[in-house]
Amino acid sequence: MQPVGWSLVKAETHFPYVPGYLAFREVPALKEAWSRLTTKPDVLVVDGHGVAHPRRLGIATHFGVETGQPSMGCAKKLLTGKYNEPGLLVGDHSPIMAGAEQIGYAFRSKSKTAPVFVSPGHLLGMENSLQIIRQCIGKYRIPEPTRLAHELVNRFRRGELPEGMTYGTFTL
DNA sequence: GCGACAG
DNA sequence: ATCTTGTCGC
Repeated sequence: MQPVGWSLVKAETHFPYVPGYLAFREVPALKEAWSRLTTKPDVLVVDGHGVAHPRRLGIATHFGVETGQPSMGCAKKLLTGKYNEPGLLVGDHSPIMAGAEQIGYAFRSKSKTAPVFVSPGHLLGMENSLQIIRQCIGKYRIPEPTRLAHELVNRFRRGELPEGMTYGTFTL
């Protein structure tokens, strides 16, 4: 739970936002930022779905396949599939089903708060995605990796970051 | 034909 | 996602 590096990029979009095709809009910029990231993480948690996608190819899976990077998805809303409401306590979870196939988990990242939806992306499985997101729980609904990344990119967009601070590494 | 629909 | 006004529980 300790940040070790970051990479921020400003890029033009060349594809509209269409549910089910998010990767075609955001992966280009994501890869650009990824290329400038000196210290790659063991697992990338993407803001979106992994295999919990109509064709099992959400942005986390798409990016993972194109880069060979282990990844998983953690989305704020369901895209496809059905699930029963998990328990109300942090850590409670229930499977997201597409017919008889499990494609992810509805996970309670904060007690009495709407769950987040996690699923494997690339090079890791269903249980792995659950174990990993469990270790990313902080004080808020959004798991720390995604929450901290959003906080940083928002400061970047508002021009609140010092010049030459678009990427770097923290020393631990 | 109708509803659902990541960011 | 963005914008905007008000409300709710801890």
